[in-house]
Amino acid sequence: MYAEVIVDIAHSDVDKVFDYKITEDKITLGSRVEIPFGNRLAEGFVIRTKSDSSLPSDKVKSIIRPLDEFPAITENHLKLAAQIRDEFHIPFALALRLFIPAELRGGRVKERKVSWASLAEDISVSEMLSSLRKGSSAQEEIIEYLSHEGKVRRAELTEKFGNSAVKSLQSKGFLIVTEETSERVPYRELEAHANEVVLTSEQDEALKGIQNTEKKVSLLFGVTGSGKTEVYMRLISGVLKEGKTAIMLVPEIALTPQMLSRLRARFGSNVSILHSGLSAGERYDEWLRLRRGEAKIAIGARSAVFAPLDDLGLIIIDEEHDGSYEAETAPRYKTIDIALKLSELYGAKIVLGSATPSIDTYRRAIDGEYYLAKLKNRVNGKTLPEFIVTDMRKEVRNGNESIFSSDLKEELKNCLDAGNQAILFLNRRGYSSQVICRDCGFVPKCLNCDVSLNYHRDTDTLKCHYCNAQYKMIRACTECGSVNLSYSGIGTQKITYDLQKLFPRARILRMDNDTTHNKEGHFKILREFSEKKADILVGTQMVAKGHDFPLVTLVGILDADMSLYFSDYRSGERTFQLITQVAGRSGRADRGGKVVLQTYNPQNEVLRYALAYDYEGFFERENALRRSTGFPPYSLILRIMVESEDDGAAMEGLKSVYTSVKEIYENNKENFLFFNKMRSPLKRIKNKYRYQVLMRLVGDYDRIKDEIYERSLAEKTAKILVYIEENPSNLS
DNA sequence: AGCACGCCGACT
DNA sequence: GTCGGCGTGCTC
Repeated sequence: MYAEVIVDIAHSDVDKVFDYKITEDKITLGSRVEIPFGNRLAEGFVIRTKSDSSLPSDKVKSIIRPLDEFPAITENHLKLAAQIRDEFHIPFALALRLFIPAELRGGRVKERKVSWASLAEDISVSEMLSSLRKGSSAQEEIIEYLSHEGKVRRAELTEKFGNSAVKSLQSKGFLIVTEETSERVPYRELEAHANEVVLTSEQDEALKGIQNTEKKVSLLFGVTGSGKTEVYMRLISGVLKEGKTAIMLVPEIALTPQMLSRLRARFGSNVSILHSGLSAGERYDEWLRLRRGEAKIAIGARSAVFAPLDDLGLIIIDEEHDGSYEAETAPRYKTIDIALKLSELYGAKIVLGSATPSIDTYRRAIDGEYYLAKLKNRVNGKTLPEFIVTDMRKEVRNGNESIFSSDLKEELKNCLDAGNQAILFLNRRGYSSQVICRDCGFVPKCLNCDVSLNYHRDTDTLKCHYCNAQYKMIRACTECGSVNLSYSGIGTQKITYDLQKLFPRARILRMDNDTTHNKEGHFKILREFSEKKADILVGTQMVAKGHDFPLVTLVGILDADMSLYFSDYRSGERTFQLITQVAGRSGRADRGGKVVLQTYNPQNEVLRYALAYDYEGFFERENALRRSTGFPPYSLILRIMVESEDDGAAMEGLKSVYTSVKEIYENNKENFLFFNKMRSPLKRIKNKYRYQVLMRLVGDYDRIKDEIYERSLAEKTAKILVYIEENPSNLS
């Protein structure tokens, strides 16, 4: 017998089928195998078995051994991987990797080793440089680079300067390579607490409706606090009874302890949690339990849609509007599309849940493509929190220059006096954002990314949010020497600082990307807050999502307008969602709830719909707007990115991509609403210059889209990176 | 991805 | 001539 093997190397040169002889019966479809490849060993996936090979038999080598006790990838998942390969134009190996935990590759589960490179210390840099042959430019550059950088990842050097040069230096003894293990993150067990719940009639109706509909996809549209989770759990129970399995997806951030413990309580060890916060070993174990059929429910963020489950009966996507369901790196899949393909393969039902569905989803629901189930009331008849709108322009006129309006201060005081908790929401991070010179207007920018740097008070440094570079804080303007520097903008740190001065005895927790750098940070902060170890939680987007804190009676939205000013066609949708979600954190128990919304623009239509909890009204407005302006879902935005470390090469690349795609445009003008090439708004990120071809497609564009993919990706070279984004969530 | 192979330019 | 750097092509 022969096996068709995909070598587990994500490179287009080896992205083809290699035939090997099968030596053991255990090796079948979906097995991972060790194979001789060239003059070394490699890992590969068996994607087909056959009785003979078209190659001369002396060319065909034998598989050395199977790598696992069982085929790592199921037959259906092999099919799905092939679809993903075709759709996203990525090497097959990369598509297959989606279905197995990283721990499985490159040997057994063990500590991850990273190779670091630094210059030898017993030889001086000048000695090294002078002993090199002339013209060894790459090696010279490496020595220069390392003499500044010290220790860097070996992979970084080969990427920048090529493997030959690195190896040469290594063999000369100029370059010292050491291996270090990267540490594991321990995982803490959650206590499971059960709660017997009787369904409200609304919940019951939604449940039965979803179970009985013939439609593949249902939208569970329920206001915050309306008990969607309970409906999900009943749906899961239902498919388990049929002997099928279920996947439940939650936004990255909303893997809250509460939800996990509820599911644990209901389903016990039948639940498997796929979460990046688990240690490598634990993640592997959880995956294995699913693969062996010991657990039938997979819960996790986006990537859990690839859980190794057979007989899939249900896929739940909670908070379906959330941005984390779109992958940011290749393959840039949208989770719903993967779910639809799985549904095709298994006949599984898909349930989307949200209080603020995306415009696209809701349109499909009212068009009848999706089944629509509504939960209009909070469970136990609790009312939605009351909004208090403060006009910040008036506050400034009345001499209040602080971040907090007088309304907010008063409500905070009342809330704390009553022994309740409050959440303050802000749409930024850091102590303050840009530093600007008041005399000459100079703004410090990142040397790699061409974006303004952000000041961080705790470390007294300037940081780039795109590449994480750190710079020393400047005391005087680099351009004109003036010390009249202004820190514009506010961040959570500044708010926490000012808040503490206002309420010296309040215990304040801060949650943003800075305080929660390690993955367990979210859990820890949320747990502390829910155990009432703090009175006020200050944070960015991540405090808005899905959490259930019964003691919170006040939510302050400090800069409600902020997200309206992004130059993005979805900014209205985002703002509506954010306000509704964050307001929904208030008044979840019997204590009532209030929301103070601070804005410079109280007349804004989007805000007014959000204040009235009028999703349908907002949808009508937004939908009409999208239709008349020709934005998604009434068009498809394609953005072809062309990137290179060499600006000239990037420009050349852009030109060839543009000329190539322009032919398609010329022949199908009626399908294009917009077509142009330009520099990207962020013209340099991580030392790569970035250009783009931007277009909007309408009508019957499937064939045109494929053609655009083909023609533009053909321009990819070693120096020039080309990739395509569909309806990108930001255009920076 | 990683390795051999072969061309080319610099040095003895 | 010969040695090493660096681009190219191949792996069942």
